[in-house]
Amino acid sequence: MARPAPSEARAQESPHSVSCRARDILGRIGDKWSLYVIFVLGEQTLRFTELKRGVEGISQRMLTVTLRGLERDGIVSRTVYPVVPPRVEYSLTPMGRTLLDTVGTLVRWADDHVERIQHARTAYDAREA
Amino acid sequence: MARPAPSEARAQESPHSVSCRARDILGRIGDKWSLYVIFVLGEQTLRFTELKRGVEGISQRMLTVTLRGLERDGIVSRTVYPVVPPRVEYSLTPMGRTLLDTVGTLVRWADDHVERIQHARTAYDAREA
DNA sequence: CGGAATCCGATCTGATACTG
DNA sequence: CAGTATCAGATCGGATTCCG
Repeated sequence: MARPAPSEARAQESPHSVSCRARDILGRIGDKWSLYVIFVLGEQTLRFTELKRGVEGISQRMLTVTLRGLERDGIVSRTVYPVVPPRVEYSLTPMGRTLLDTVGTLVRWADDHVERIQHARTAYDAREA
Repeated sequence: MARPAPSEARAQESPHSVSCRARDILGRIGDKWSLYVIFVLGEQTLRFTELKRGVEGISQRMLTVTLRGLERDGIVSRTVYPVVPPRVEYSLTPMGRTLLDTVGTLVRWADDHVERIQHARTAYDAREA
């Protein structure tokens, strides 16, 4: 398993350059629903419907799409049990679990700053009007 | 300055619930370009054009839109100097700076996992085809 | 239960042109 | 320099329907 030499090289050529492929990945994991799904999943293993209940406000379509994307990127693993009715379980892969701390921090940041940001928005909008 | 009691309450009712307003905020800061702009800005103060050069691949329009959003949310501050030609400087607000560690970690994670994710995608697509 | 497929309005985004 | 305005193509995302 090639563990590529991390951000050392990048850090030397330019202090803050990001490859366009990294941007692509940021787009995926930065997605509102992806963050939310990773956060809710945590260390657990959940079925589709359980996830849907956990990720409040997500539509079935978006949950499907989001999970497919995360699975494709190797962040979420999907296990299908060949029974009737179908049983499908989702959990984070080891790689996905390495995101957990950061995502948790981000989600908690958002939650902790709801009021201040709401306030900032109101102030900004008032200034514009 | 009201420093609202953080995630304690939330953590007790349900282990992983996120308010819909927090989701809204996640949507903003999780945005690919927002993350990127925050990352590039860092502790610096940069002009519009400098930012545009730093955030590789962003269009002028998206930089404008992104900055407006971040400014509205109180994450970025915008200073206009009434000179000709115009001079506008952007920097993170104190609140924005509290995001820096997390955003940096996320961006570096993406950068460090480009290869593995690319590989996972190829494997996934091959399985499907 | 866990989707896939389709439709369709809403939103996003790049390109281009113009401006104080 | 630092935008705004506008338009057209692309994408998103919810609602609905159907299926093994």
